[in-house]
Amino acid sequence: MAEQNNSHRLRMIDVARKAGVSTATVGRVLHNRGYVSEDTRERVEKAIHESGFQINLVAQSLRRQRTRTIGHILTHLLPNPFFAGVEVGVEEVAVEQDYNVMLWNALDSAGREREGVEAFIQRQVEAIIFTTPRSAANVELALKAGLEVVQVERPVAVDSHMVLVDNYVGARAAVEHLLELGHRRIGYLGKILVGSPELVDNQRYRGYLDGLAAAGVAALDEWVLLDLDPYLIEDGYRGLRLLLTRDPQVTALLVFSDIMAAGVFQALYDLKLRAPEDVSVIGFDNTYAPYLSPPLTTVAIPMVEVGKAAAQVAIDALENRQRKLRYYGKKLATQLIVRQSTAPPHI
Amino acid sequence: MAEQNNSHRLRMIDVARKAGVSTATVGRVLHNRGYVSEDTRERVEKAIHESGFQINLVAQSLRRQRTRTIGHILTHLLPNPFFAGVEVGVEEVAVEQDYNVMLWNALDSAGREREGVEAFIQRQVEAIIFTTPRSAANVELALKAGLEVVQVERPVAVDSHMVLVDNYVGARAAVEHLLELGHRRIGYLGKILVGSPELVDNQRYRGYLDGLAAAGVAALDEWVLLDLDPYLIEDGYRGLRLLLTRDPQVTALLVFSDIMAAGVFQALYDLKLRAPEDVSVIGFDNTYAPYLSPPLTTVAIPMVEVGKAAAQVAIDALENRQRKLRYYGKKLATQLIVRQSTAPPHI
DNA sequence: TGTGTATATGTTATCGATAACATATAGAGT
DNA sequence: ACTCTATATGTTATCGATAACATATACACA
Repeated sequence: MAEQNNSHRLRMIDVARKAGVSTATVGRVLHNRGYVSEDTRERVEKAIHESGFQINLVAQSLRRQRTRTIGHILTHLLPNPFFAGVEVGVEEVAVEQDYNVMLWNALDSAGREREGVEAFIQRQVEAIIFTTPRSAANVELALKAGLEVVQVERPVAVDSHMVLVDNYVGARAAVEHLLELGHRRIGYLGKILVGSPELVDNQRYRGYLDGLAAAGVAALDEWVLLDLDPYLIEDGYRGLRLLLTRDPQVTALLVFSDIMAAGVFQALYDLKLRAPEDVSVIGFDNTYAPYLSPPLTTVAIPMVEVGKAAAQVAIDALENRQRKLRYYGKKLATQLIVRQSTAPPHI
Repeated sequence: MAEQNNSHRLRMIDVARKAGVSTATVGRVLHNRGYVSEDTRERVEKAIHESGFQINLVAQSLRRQRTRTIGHILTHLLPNPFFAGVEVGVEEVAVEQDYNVMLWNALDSAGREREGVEAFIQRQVEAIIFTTPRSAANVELALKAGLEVVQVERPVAVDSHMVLVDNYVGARAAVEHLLELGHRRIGYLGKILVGSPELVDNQRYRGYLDGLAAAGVAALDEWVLLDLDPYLIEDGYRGLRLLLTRDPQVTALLVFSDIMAAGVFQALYDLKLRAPEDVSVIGFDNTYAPYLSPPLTTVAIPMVEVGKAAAQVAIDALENRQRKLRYYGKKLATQLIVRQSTAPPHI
């Protein structure tokens, strides 16, 4: 009932006039700082509530030189739910602390990523979270603009905060689980990248190799496929069929992602084979795993926690800017979630 | 090499001084409007590029009274990929037209949704897209603030733009597909809500009923479960098992969502039954469908298109504000995607 | 020569909130 | 009575970009 005129939004000065005070006093009431008499405070609060006043954060941002806005640049919200998970975490922590989040899908393109960085700089975001960055130059562009930068999962530049995931340990845990069940002929479907062994892809593969080696099991070349697109279901499908022609005796499989594992399941389904009776399968990510048949044992990446950590790192850095802290680094643990796609080998 | 001082961001006036002109001239170059001599234009452009100047859109927004920002309030990015799909579409169209998107997860809570609306009003977003709105009061709050409002899929208030999906036709198409294959005993797993028959949930059920009726097939009560949580995999699992105890002769199933269908598949897997050999299954959404075993026949909701349409509706309204248009309404078609979970009944 | 117009550029008030500063009063302490 | 301080409130320059306005020159055409 109170207001009717949509087009005209109230300003602080309107509230001030209504309450018969100055904008400074309204500000003092709003931010609960400085001296305000009880009587005045009540009048101002009444004016605020009655008029439905909402402060203009654009003006506030300009004046305070703080937007309390975080930019989140991510590869693509579809189809891998990992990014949605991270975004949920980022937003939860940000909102808790009165920040808002702007989103940018980089669509796996460095050019598009760069546009995102520039848009965010122009919008005066205070920090950019890259999940995951694609080009070091883009990360550096953000740093040069004086923003706090957090690289998630797959850092491409050196000088920024980072939130990483312990993929190596996760992959090893998966292999160890299979070994404990009695498997010896364990395959691997995935990809390796040339370059740093620190890259996620390579870490998972190393975990697989080291896990086998530690148990004194040699990994045969024919058990391993390393040239697949790790987030394409078709490659999981093709991968399994290829692997079985190379060595039909493989009893278990570590697959780079849940998406690929879904492809593996489809291939098994076509072949009228069953997991875990005919072959045990472990995925990675815990995105599609709960929805597959059978529910897939997988190495869970704590997506939401990753997002929360990234936002908290960014905010911590922002709240302590004068201290000029070194870059934060954080590595989160993965967790093996045993469901129904793994069992002892059938002999 | 150019700049070194991170903490000090360049303003238009710095560029202006560097080029030996006024800010007005820099503005003219930047926005390519008004008269600028070729000579001056080049000097200014040089100054802009050399200094890496990025315009401050916070200041611009305040002055122009236009933020070119759209707020997107969605239920929850996880676990239903529908919301991520819509967001991708919203963002694509927005960015194309120089808007940016702020995201807010309402977490299925009306209170949280309201906080989102208020935060967005304070941030001076120009439009809010609700995917999907939860409380009419919140939608009205946004309208009262003079924002353009688009309700997606599940409108709760009357006076705003809407982007809907033709669930009824989709469900009917699914049933017709099953009938054509020769099925007569067709089950339904889902939920109905008291209230408007326009609600998504009820539309799908009505499509099922009408599809059967049009073919002269009576829907038996024991084929239908209507009290399940339509986005819980467990309810799909329970639903299938319950249905088979009620009538083991059911040969096909229309399931409210892909998530539920995933649960149905898990139940079948446990029972060592196969789709489509033992029972044909159709899902809804086309989110998890491509990843299940077998790939699930489903009624696709064009999520990305929905998001694009919503953003375009919002922007069209913003660009034509003086015309005071009536509210836009748009209904997008679903599409039956036939994969491998449907086949003629085995008799 | 004078007037008009296209071109080129500069000056300034403004968007809304706020921090710094200024002002004013009441009461405490000497 | 006088100074000091706590309390209470108002005034104003500022954040950076911009639109409206002002100014200035060059040239065309009468």
